[in-house]
Amino acid sequence: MPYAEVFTALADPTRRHLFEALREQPMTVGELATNQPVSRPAVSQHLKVLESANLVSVEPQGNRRLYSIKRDGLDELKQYLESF
Amino acid sequence: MPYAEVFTALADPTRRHLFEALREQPMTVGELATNQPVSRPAVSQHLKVLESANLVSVEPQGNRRLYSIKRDGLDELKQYLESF
DNA sequence: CTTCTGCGTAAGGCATAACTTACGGTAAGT
DNA sequence: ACTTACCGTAAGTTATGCCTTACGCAGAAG
Repeated sequence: MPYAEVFTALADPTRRHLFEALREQPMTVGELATNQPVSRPAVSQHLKVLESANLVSVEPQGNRRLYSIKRDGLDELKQYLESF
Repeated sequence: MPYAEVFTALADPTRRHLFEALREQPMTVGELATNQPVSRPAVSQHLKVLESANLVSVEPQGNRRLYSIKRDGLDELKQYLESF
């Protein structure tokens, strides 16, 4: 049941904010952290959860890590909703 | 943001099981509790969360309370997913 | 009227999740 | 080469969520 991780990932408000921020454009961890009321390590931890839920993907660019939205997680969620 | 409550509601495995059980047919609290590894009060508390997320509805029938699936919560969730 | 059934709520314990600060490692800049 | 920037991870604290038992109330049953 992959959708389980998607639910728990998006159940947290901070993670939803991060996820929605990436809807605009891919961003680095630092950029994501500046618009959040939590520390940068906290953002890193949240991104890890989002990544394991197939909601975001990372692309290392030299020093930075560029995060972007990944559709797989949402697709799994949609598929689950279709069963109702 | 009504979808927020939907996420937190369906993030819990027990609540998902209850919700999926109601997919078959409307059931009372006692009936729902017999198929769950948790106590009946726990089921009541979970149903309360599901109800405030617009995922289930209740219809008191004399002594009992018959719970059934309510589509509103899922619709709000689907609508949220459409924004991506 | 008394008893039993079905259910919600309160209170408290306990596990987990989310946050912080501190640290280390790699790439970029000077 | 040294310093700075960017980020992940570890360790510890605090908050939150889920569970239990205990209790009380309304309707059904006798």
